[in-house]
Amino acid sequence: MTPPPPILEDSDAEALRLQLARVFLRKMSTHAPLTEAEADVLLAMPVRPRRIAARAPILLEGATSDGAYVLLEGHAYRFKLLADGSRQILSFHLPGDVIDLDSALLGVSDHGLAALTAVHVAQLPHDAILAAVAAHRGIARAFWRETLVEAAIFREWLLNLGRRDAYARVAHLLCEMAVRAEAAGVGRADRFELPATQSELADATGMTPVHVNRTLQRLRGDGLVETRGSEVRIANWRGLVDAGGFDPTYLHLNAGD
Amino acid sequence: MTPPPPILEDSDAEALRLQLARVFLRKMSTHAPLTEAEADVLLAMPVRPRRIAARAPILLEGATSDGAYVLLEGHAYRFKLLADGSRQILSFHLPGDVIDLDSALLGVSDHGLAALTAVHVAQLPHDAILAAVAAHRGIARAFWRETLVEAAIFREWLLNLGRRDAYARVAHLLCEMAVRAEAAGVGRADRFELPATQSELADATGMTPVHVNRTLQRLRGDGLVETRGSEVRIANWRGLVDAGGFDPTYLHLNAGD
DNA sequence: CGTTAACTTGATAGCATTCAACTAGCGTGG
DNA sequence: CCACGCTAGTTGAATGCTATCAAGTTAACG
Repeated sequence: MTPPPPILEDSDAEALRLQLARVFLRKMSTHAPLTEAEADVLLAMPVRPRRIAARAPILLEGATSDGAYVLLEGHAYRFKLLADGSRQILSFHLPGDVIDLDSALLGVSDHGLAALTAVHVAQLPHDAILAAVAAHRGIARAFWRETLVEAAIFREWLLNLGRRDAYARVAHLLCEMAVRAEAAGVGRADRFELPATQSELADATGMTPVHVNRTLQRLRGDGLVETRGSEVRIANWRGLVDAGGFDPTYLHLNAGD
Repeated sequence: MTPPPPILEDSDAEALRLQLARVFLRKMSTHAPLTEAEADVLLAMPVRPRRIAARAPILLEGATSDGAYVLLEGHAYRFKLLADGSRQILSFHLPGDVIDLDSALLGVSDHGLAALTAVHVAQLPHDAILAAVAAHRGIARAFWRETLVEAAIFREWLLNLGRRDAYARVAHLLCEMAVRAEAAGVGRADRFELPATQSELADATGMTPVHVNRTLQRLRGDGLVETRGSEVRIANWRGLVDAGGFDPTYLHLNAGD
């Protein structure tokens, strides 16, 4: 069934474990208090590391996989395609996110997964996930809560696409990515990397690239944000929050709420 | 902590248990094979029954609750509001759906919950859910998978709102509700109840009531659907599927995929 | 320094919204 | 029993936000 994990130099294996601890354990701990034994179980999982080039697919819609991906480095996104070729980006992902957890219980993937930048992922075999979940309630809670928070983010995006205009949509997306970047430890709320092209931002916000461009110009002109390459600097947090109607409750960043 | 369940006549309690078995157990069993012991645990949960009038709120955004609701009879929906009063409906719910599962691990609700018709729900206390999940892996899988499928539906709705035009959006929604009604055992794929006003359909599809009206007229004119009151009859399933670009994979109705 | 992708700009077109009436259905009460 | 009043549904005209089309500009990179 599961192909054996590739052979790693001891030093590589050690580096991978450290990265898992720093990125993955950190994220899981925000969901549920983990006992030391549970943390050890997570770190001892037989992960398969994999590097993917920027813009390359990680998993295609309709495919099955035998493991879920933990994003260790880089940015990734999930998407769906329409028959006419148009694309909807469903979510952006930062280090620590478990991206393909659906596949653990759902079989055929109903969406695609791709790298935004060069990406380093670790694949957790489904059987290892299910075994860990069955044996440890803290791990079960953490995975379940990861799914619940993800669903909450989808709900907020539904509101964004369904009821906010272009200006608010882009502002809201920037607010979310700012807060999540800081929470993931890969940036600050007022200065972070968002390595998405305007086309990709368009596919995330249900707009066209041209209109994303004009909208960003307005946001810059209004003194709310500045961009330099893929770096976003938020010049007026309060103004951006107002513009986007942003309320971070739905991110459920505190284990309690 | 948890207020005691209201006193029930034995016959009422018995009726409630039967309904739970028919509706809730049925749904949970589609997610994971449950042992007899697990089924018993689910049915023995200390549920609080509650009846809500049509259009009445069940749970408001920002509220906390001490239990999740299983929908036993009637239709419900979840929604978010914007400061300007506009509303986005996030999902429609049919009997068997566990509607407020988020609250079990997330604390403050990030969205509202309301009845579409007169509704009969059973509230499962969070501590009972968490205890059952911790003790029984089949139950844990079933709840987790319910959340995963729900997230998959949100993703499809994102595609709907972000990348489909009005005609396809409405067609897609009707396809989804047809398939789900049949799966829930409350209708057939070609004839089912959708007790939503055109305003509510508009809030679900990110449109205005006026445009929903015109779009439904086109769908009727094209011979795809007929409506009589809140009953939807699908006159040309194939045509509606094409119009909406509907592919039921994302509903994950088969435990395997 | 040529080539390509990303970004920017302007003009035009169109889908959906907004505004404003009007009709139909239905429960309630005089 | 029918008028009343409310809600849902329908229709028409005008506006507007966003898409589309088409070029031009900048930036990244080998």
